[in-house]
Amino acid sequence: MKRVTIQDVADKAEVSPTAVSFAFNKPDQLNPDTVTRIRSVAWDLGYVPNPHARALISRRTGVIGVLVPQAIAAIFANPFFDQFLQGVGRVCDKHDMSLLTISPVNSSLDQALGRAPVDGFIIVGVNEDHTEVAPLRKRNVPFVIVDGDATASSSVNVEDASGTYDAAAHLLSRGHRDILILSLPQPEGHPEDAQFGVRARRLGGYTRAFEEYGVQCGGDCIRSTESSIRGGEYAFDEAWNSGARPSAILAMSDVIAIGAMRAAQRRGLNIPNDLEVIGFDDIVLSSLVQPALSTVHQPIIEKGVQAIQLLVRAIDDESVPQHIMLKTSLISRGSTK
Amino acid sequence: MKRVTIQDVADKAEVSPTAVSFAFNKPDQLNPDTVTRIRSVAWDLGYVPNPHARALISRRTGVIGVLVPQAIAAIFANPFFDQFLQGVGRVCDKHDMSLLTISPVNSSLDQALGRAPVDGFIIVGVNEDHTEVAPLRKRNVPFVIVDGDATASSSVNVEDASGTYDAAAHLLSRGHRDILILSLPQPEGHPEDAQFGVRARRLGGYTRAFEEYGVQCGGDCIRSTESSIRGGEYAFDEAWNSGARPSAILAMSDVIAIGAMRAAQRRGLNIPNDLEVIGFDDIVLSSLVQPALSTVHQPIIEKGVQAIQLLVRAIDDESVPQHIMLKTSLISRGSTK
DNA sequence: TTTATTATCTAAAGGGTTTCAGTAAAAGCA
DNA sequence: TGCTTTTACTGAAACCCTTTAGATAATAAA
Repeated sequence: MKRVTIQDVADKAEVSPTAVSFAFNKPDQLNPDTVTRIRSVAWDLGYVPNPHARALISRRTGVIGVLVPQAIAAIFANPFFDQFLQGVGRVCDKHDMSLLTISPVNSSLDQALGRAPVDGFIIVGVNEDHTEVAPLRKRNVPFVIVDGDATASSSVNVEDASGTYDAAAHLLSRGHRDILILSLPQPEGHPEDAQFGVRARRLGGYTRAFEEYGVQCGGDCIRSTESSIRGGEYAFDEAWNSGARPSAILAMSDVIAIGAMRAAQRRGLNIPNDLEVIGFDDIVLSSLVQPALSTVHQPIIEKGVQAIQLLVRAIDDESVPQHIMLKTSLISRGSTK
Repeated sequence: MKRVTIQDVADKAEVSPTAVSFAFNKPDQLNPDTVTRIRSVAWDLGYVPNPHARALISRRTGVIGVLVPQAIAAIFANPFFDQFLQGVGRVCDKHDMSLLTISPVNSSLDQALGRAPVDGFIIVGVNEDHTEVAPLRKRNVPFVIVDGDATASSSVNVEDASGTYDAAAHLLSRGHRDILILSLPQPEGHPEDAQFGVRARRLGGYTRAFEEYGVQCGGDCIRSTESSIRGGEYAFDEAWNSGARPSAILAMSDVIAIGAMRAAQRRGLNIPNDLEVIGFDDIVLSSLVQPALSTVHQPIIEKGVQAIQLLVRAIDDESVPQHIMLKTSLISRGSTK
């Protein structure tokens, strides 16, 4: 059982392969009758152009790659990414493109980027000058950086630092002095990212507020954990078990915050009376939990939309890199007083 | 700015293109020194094999296509699919494959399937004999049907009918006689699917229970709506506005159920005292809402895992089609008494 | 010394499509 | 009638890689 090729159609329709190609792609180059004949033969034979061959020459696949430095399963388990992809998907739908989720977990980032049959990448949470992203520019694959630093390529970011500053200031101004910070995990293996990236920027906002209010925060008050409900639960339990009795929590993501709330509630704490909690992201879930989570809103869907619009533009013409910065804002709900 | 090809590397390393290929793919065919030399030249030049050319000849891309008859944005907005993709992703991660989300919304299903550069498809919610799926078998692309009827190809399904039967029977046995059924939307445009597919099977379970309990249910008690929280809210409001005052709701998906609960609560109804609700799916969200949603559990992640395992097997060898049927079970939570 | 074997490398043949330059015939024009 | 233009179609090259079947030289075996 062999695949039907353009040659098979050409033979049966008694024309050249070129004519078959024209029949589909440039019908005005051919006699209308011939076009119909070729098309009908193609249909009978069940011919569909080989996407690889087509991509090889036309240099277009209609596929956008989204690369996140996490396992694929973890990506879809993360409400933030589900919403981000929703934004990306919206524009994909409009342009009739598909969306490839790529993970560099097993193979190296480099390999993952090289093997992917895509027209361009959206790279989330990795900086432009990352050792394995840089080679991308050597080839001719356009990409957009999201939640990471970039100058030579386009990027989309949100005001992480001012968002977290607002959150911390909100708690500090109302007298909280014993605040537990639940942080995103340290980007491992790439020390160059440690002082940049989302984690560092958000941390910067917290610490600036702490400094302004003259509040000391040794390493003790910061705990890094996986960005998931489980991660939040775990981190709170760990802190509690080692004697921490915070009056408030600042979490770098909503899922962490929700996990921490759960763990706290399980220990009989009342939120917000015994413990106030502020997250970051404003995922859909945050307004559905009990109590609803106060959080730093970032326009997640918009982030996705902007990223892919930038990318589509970069694919079409070779436009200048743009850097988009989206606003964040503190939203008060039930988890704060 | 041209892309670096295998020829460029060959020239610079003063070997044949074949040698370059061997250096990466079959290093034992070459002198170890040569391998290192070629690799280092390749690295300097920033060479990465063209994925399209590679796919064209090796007939492998390392990409799995997931096709759902919805817009991509809608897929990611649907917690069921997020969880399903999580299952699929788990196995993708293990095999170092990527996951392509394809939507037939603009182009035809046929076109979407034809253009996708994948090794195989997971097709959700469309039957094998669908007019535009059938051609797939003419080509040599393996696929697995999920939530749809199939005989010649592998499939993964859950016991939809017995699940919904249990749910309906649970309510009927406890005296409910005025039950509103909130259904998934009719698959449009393809009348052949109307009497099969998930919707029909789940409906079959409900109606069998209704018949057994001798309860009449005209078309009035069934409302079809989009599977989303909004869809559920809308459907409940519509029913209410046209005079319906059900004592219980059976929803074909959790998001619909959650939407209906919200709309009911907004009208001052107490759940479960004034209105009992049972959903279908058991998404993560269902145990987090207030009250927690009673529902028919289906193993969503497992569904994804099974589907891709079947597909991987079909890609590797040409194994016989298998049909997997997973169990469902009724879970009682706060939305029923 | 001759033959068989191994190590190392290469030429050439695809893989399926599109594009470019061109040909032959038909049509238009004077 | 002779010339140019248009129409309808084709051949060959290009896209870039992998693979198979050898070629060559060096080594081992007879």
